[in-house]
Formats: sequence, C-alpha cells, structure tokens
Amino acid sequence: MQDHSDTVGSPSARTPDLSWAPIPKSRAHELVIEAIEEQVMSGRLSVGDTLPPERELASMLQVSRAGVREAIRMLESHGALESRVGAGSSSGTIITAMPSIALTRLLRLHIGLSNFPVGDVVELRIALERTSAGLASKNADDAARERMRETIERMSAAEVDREAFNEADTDFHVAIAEAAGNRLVADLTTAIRNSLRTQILHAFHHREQWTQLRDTLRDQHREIFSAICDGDAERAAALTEEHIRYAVAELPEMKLPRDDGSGA
Amino acid sequence: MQDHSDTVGSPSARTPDLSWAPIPKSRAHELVIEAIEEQVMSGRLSVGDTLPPERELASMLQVSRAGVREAIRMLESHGALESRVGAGSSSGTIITAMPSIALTRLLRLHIGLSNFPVGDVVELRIALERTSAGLASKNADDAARERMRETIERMSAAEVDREAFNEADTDFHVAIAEAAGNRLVADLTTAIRNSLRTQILHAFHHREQWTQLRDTLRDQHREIFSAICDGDAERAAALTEEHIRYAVAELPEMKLPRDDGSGA
DNA sequence: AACAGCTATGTGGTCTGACCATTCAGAGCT
DNA sequence: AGCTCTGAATGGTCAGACCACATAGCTGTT
Repeated sequence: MQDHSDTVGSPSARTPDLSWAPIPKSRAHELVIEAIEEQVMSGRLSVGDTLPPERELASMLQVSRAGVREAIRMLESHGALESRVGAGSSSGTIITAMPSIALTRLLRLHIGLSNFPVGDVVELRIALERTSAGLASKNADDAARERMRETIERMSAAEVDREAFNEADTDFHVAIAEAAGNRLVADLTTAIRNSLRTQILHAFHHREQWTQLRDTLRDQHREIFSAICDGDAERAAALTEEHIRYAVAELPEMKLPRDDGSGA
Repeated sequence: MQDHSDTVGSPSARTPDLSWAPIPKSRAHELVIEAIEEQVMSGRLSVGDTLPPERELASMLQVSRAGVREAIRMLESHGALESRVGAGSSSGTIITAMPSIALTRLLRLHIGLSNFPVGDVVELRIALERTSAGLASKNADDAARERMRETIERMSAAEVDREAFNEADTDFHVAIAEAAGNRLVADLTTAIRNSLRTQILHAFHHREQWTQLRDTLRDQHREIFSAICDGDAERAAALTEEHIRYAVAELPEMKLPRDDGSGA
C-alpha cells in the first residue's frame, strides 16, 4: 500500500495535468484488498492457494472481520476468489480464475444501466469474433473442429426450437473462441454472449416465422466452419462479421433494452 | 470461465448444456444483489439515483446490514455504485457508471494471476484498436483530432522522458478509442492500457538507448493520425496493428510478469 | 435583514462478539 | 477393516453499538 502522503508534486509546475486524484484510501476493506493483491502480484498467491481464515486475516491486518469479508466479496465479484465453508483442505477462501462470470455480470449490469448501447456491444463482438475466427483458422485442432461441427448439427435438427437453436448458436461461437487459443478473447466472447442472451432470445421469440432465418444462420455457420477448416483466416473473419451484422439486422427487437423485470 | 471442462464433453448427446448451475442461493448478499439488479434492469433505478440507506435496505430485505454492505461492495467493485458518507442530497449510495475502473482492476488482477498471458492481451488490444482506428476514421471530429495531435506533439518534445512519453503514448491510443464513439471499446482499451502500464514502463526503463525507438513509435503515430484524418479506415487499422506488433517486439521485457514484491 | 457559526441529524464506516451451518478428519466403536 | 459419530475449523449471519463526516437548519451576532 502506498502512503497517501504523496501530495508533494512538482513545485515548478502549474498544475501540469490531471492525474487521478490521490484519494486517501481510508477505507479498511481497500487496505485488505491491497494486501491480497500484493500477494497475488508478487506471485506469493496463485490459483488454487487458500487465503488465511477470515478471523486470522482480520487480526493480522488489524481490521474487523467485516472489513475482511467486504474485501473478499469484492475480489470474489471479480472472479478471483471463491469461499467454501467447512473444515479441511478444500475449505476456506481460495484463489480462483473465473473471469468470464465476472465479466458477464459486469457487462450485463452496465448494459442494463444503458451505459453501453447494444450497438456498441455488437461492434465489440465483431472485433472479438473476427479475431477468434482468424486465430481459429490457424490454431483449431480436430477436437475443436468436431465441437463446431456438432453445434451445426444441432442447429440442423428438425425438432430444434428457439431455445435449443440459440444454445447451439452460442456454443458455435464459443467453440470458435476457444479454438482460437486465446482465453481472454474467449472469455470476453462468452461474457458478451451471456450478457445479450436474454435479449437475443427475446428477439427470437418475436419472430413469427423463423425457419428461414434459422436456415440462413445455419448456412452461414457452415460457411464460416468451412473457411476455418480451410485455414482461410481472412475469409473466416469476413464471413463472421457478415454473419453477425446480418443477424443483428434481422433481429431488430434485440435493441430494446427494457423488458419486464421477471428474472427466470 | 473456469476450466472449460464443463463444456459439452458428451458427444452423444442431448445434454442441453444449460450452463448455469442451479446454485442454491443461500447467501444473503446475493439476494440483495438480485434485488438491486432487478431495480436496475427494470429501469426503476438508473445512473444518479440513490439507494435507500443501508439500514433501511437491510430491514426491507430482512437481512443484516452486513449482508447489505457486502452486496454493495460487490456492485461497487463493478463500477455500478458509489458510496458517500454524510447527510443531505449528495450523500448515500448512488448508482454510477464507471465500468472502466472496474474493468481495469479485473484485467490487472487476472493478468497478475497469469490467467491471461500478455500475448493474449496484446491480441485483444489489436482487435480493439483496429476497430477503434477504423471507427475513428469515420467519426473523429475536430476536437478529437486535436487531442491526438497534441499527444504527438508531447511525444516530440525534446525533454520528454520515459514516463511522459508513455503517458502521451497512452493518451494517443485512448484519444482514438474515444473518437471512435464506442464507449465500451474505449473503456476496454483504457483498461487494457492501464493493466499493462506497469509492465510497459518497466520495459521502457530496461531499454538503454530509447531515442530511436521513441522516434519510430512517434512516427508511426503520425502515420496513423494521418490515415485517420484522411478517413482511410482500412489503412488506419492496418497501421495500428503494425504499430502495436512492432512495439511489443521491441519491448520483450514486457512479457515478464513476475517482479519483486517490494513496494517502490 | 444578512451573515457567520454552531448544532442536530442522517449517512456510511468500523468494530465487537456471538451464534449458526457446513464440512472434514480422526477418534472410537463394531 | 469398516463404519459411525463427534469435534473442530471455517465461512455465513446477525445484532447492536459507536465513530467520522457532511449537510441542513437553527441561533446568534452584526
């Protein structure tokens, strides 16, 4: 933790620039977070390790247990921790690595707050999936290709309904992202997909006759799949962008953010 | 996401693969989060509004104040809330919209946990900034162009040191992202840049003679700037990718994540 | 009346201490 | 050996108190 006494500043400069205000972090839980983050950054704590028990951490850092718990909650909300009750080796608060869940919640929240228009999200999705498709064209192995093929098969099933189709659709894009070999991009792709899940499904249901749309989307998947198998990165990327733009254009209801508040 | 061991896996079948485990939400703070999120998603709460006081919320939801506070911390860590002490109108817990800070912390944390190799981050950065450059070529207004020009000027100053150069460098890329008119992409770009800030600076300092590198990078910025002013999206994107790849290649030290744990 | 200063009040921030619920390791019994 | 049961460790929750802080509004002076 840095001392917040660094008001120093350059004497000669006349307020040189902004620089984030060096807010005095007086809040206890932030100290705890800093302490934990320091351990993580220095490598003394890594995935799988367990934190000291809350009570112990509290006494070590000289804060109350509530403060420790608040810090743990914040880290947990970032997908960096997980708490398990009980005794023994598998209990306690352990360092984890589940950023995509955290990213999903974060994106969903801010989309809900209308900070991120759906159009912006779509643009990001295109950027990500172009990259994924390109990388997948080079890196995909047989198993990955099989996963993609399987989703297309599911999309082709005669009895497929909207939910199942959407699932298969999602799985196809996630499979590409994972095949690309870039965890970060894959996680972000998953997060975006999950953030928009409700709205996509909503749009699908507002589509009276969807069999034609379904077939078109499935065929586009086939083409993308083909390009990836051919190792044609450029074509895969272009087709992916085209596919996404087409889908968005065909599902205008997706842009309606406000729905009912009934969570599933 | 966690290990993708949870995905498919069973080739034979159905496995609706619902993803979301039916977690028994026994934890109190999760209920509180759901309650707040519901208000947000339904639009009853939006940016600027204030939440009921903690004590009141606690009694309304029939949980302890500690539970409420933990929920608030989690939302706060996502940049969706901010708490202020005191009385009167500007106090209390208010809904905010600061996703970029949250994204920064999240990325930094997971990069620290080695979940996201620097190479993956770079790939994402390229995807984002290609998009930004492309969009900026179409959307940039005079003010935005002026901001970019100013950063190039700062990079050209005779007395510029590594810190100042890095600041200007960052500002240039952020200016492009903002000029693109896509908040989400801009925030992510900022977050990535901030996440890597320490390591970039570290790499810069390990570079004995850096004047040549500095000039090259600055010239690349000039070219990108020129392409954007010309409205040449394709060229701007290509130059940006080239620029980033060049910088990464020239700063190999950036890939060393582990440092010493001694605070500066 | 206008202003300055003080106080009341409401808010988050923190701490303490207790108790509950869950889980596992190991003692003890069959 | 195998099973059962108990103890202990751990997170989950709660209640109540007090502190720090910032505004709103009252009070007193000019």
